[in-house]
Amino acid sequence: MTDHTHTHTGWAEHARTALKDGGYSRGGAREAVIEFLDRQRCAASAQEIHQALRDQGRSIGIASVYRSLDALQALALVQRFDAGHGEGLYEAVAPGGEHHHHVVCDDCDRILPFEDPALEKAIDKLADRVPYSIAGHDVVLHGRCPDCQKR
Amino acid sequence: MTDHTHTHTGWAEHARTALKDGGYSRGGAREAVIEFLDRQRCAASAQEIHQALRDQGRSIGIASVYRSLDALQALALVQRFDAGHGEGLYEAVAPGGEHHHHVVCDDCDRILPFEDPALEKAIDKLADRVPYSIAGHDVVLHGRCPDCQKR
DNA sequence: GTGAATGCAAACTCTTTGCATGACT
DNA sequence: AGTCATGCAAAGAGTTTGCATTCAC
Repeated sequence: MTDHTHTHTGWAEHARTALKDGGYSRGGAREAVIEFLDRQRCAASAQEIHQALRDQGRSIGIASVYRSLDALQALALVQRFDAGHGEGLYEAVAPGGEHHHHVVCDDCDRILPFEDPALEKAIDKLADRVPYSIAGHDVVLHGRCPDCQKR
Repeated sequence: MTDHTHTHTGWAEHARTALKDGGYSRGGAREAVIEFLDRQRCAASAQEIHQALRDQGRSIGIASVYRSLDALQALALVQRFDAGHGEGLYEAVAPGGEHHHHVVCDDCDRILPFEDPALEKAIDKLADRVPYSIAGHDVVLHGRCPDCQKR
């Protein structure tokens, strides 16, 4: 088995299939959002996605970006989280379920992803002890990035 | 030593002192926000605080609520985090630094706080391995609360 | 041809800012 | 008295909704 852990190889196909199975029909805007997210390493805001697609020459409405993200989120194909500046961030969820978390710089808002098995394990154990049925989780570390520390 | 772990006993005083030391002068709105947060078990949004204070008869501007929260946050007396619905949530930070995290119901937005030493330990270790200097962290678990599971 | 997806614009919500008034020291 | 906090109103930013049009099947 090849190592797909850190790429989205196959995610776009996975997403298209899941959408079809979910009763959605295809459209240009949603396809563009899927392709964007598939290329994207880490999280992006709806506004960023919108801007990137427009820069790319496609005239897409911001509403379609939000609606596409909503659909993808409803099928657990993307995960939404918040890093503290008022906008939601979205990123593709690997078919296998592997995921990472984020460190965000309080000064410049730069985001760095990280993985940590020990953290995942602690959260999994925790999930059993809580009265809610847990569907997911986010961990956000706040601090200052190397560049901002120099100032 | 008495167990103050789960109460804010003394937080209001602590906050007033820290503000004074920080060069802030006192005012009615900020005092009202402090008293509200001191009574509050868990997180509240600025809008909720504003509404509660108005219901209580005080005519306070929403801007003052935000400004009070900003001041308290600047002195690390309150912590702001985000649970996924577009509004920021604020809660008092115990003088000792103990803190908890949150499980949020994706259906009804109900929030439940929890503590978990193992989780804290995992995050502390992690903080050393990351190139940012870490100032804090949030963990949010998503799922469905007992009530919403019944439907 | 039918129903879903899209783009645009307007509406909404949360948050911030400007400014004149009022309160604290 | 002088400074800082406050309230209100207006401005900004992100997100959602209504509706006519276009596109997928």
